[in-house]
Amino acid sequence: MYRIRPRVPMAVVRRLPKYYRYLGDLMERGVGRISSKEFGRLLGFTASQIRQDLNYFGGFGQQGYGYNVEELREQIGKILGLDKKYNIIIVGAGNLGQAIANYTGFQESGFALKAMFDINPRLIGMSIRDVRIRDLDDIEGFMLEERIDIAVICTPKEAAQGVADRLVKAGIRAIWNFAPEDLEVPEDVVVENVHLSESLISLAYLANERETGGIGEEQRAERNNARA
Amino acid sequence: MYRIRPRVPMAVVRRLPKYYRYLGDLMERGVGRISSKEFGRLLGFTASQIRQDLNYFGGFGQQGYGYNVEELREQIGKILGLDKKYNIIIVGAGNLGQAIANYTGFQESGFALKAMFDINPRLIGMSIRDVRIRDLDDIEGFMLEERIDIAVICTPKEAAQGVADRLVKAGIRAIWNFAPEDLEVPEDVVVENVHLSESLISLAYLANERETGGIGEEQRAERNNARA
DNA sequence: TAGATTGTTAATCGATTAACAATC
DNA sequence: TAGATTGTTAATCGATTAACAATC
Repeated sequence: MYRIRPRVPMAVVRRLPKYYRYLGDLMERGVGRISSKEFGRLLGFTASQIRQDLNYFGGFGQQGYGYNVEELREQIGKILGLDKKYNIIIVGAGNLGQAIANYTGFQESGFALKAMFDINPRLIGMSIRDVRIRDLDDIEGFMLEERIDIAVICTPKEAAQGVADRLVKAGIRAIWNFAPEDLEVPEDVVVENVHLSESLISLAYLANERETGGIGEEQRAERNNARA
Repeated sequence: MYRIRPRVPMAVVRRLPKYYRYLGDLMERGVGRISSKEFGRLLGFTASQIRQDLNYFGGFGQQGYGYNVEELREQIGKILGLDKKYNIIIVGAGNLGQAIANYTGFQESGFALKAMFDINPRLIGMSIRDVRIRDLDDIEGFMLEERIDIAVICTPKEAAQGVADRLVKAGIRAIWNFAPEDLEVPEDVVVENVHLSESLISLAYLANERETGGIGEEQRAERNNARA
């Protein structure tokens, strides 16, 4: 009764979609069952970690047998909410917004694009895969008519927070943010950031680190001595 | 001499670009100096964490004063390798590849797009922002002529590993991968994955968790009892 | 100088890995 | 049954936070 709810660690949440994807691959390859050991080898995780992760949600395996691939996939799908349908809109119909709109993979996973919004008159009225680009000013009205679960922000940095504010006011609960800006939203609204330039910059760093051996003990010692 | 090189934790590497971005914002706003406490409030981190992170690379602050914004930004830029120029190519000139090619933010940070590659004859020969889309079969020749630091993979899932293999053979050291596939590469090649659908699925999960209160103790207990 | 704030060590917290009894 | 593999508890590892002497 008074036990504390075991919040699922973010690290686990991040791994679940990967489990789901690999289980899909296994199914396609006709693999019917898999042990945590094999699955771990495939994913590059320890068997322990996989069992531990799954254990947050319950026991899906069978001693001496392992996991039924199809069943585990379905269960993880349910946990992730992939048994539901999501209506999404894209705000900002520039290159990135259009690229996301054109990506059909999401639709297949249950994410249905309902509309796009922009302020550019040259874009408004166009359609991408039968989805109309509308005037941003119509967004509040649109959201009254349609239940929208997720809004994707693909605007320039400067416009992002303003758009977020309007979305929040219109009742959005989840934002997928591609603008290089950290959005301020009420705590009951979830924001998932895709900060592409931060990702690219990390990559550059890691590539340099690999090449130069990183800031090794020598350089570090030198730097520290310089201060001493 | 025999001390072990203090590898910079990945968590720190991920935060550095954010520091860099915020310091840029502060500069634009004309802020000359900042304490770890203020900076932490801005970023949503603890002051301790910021000081600890910076300490992996040396001491950039001054007791009683804090950090000089411009100087710290420059130092972090250097650590990240943003004082260097990077030549990049994009493989896969579909919607996503084109969107990335059109994004000018990278160019400004020192990432210069040198070429794009595709197998689609309708795309080959086109140009995006003066960068030609070439036949994928010319990629090896091209990489002999130009020093390419980073390759961006925007192909469909099925083509990604094959492209990665060719890039590796041609001497690439860093891959920015947008295909929903985990690439196998030699360990001296760095891969940064941007798995968009995993990101979207996590968002859906988090939104559901927020709404339903997640898998709470009640459901969990029930599930466990069901097995008992 | 006195106050502020760093750099850095120690304490805490959380996540990963190991171990193993339970059991299919 | 014997072997395999789970679910789960305990041990380890790493990352974050707290504390504080050093010092600008």
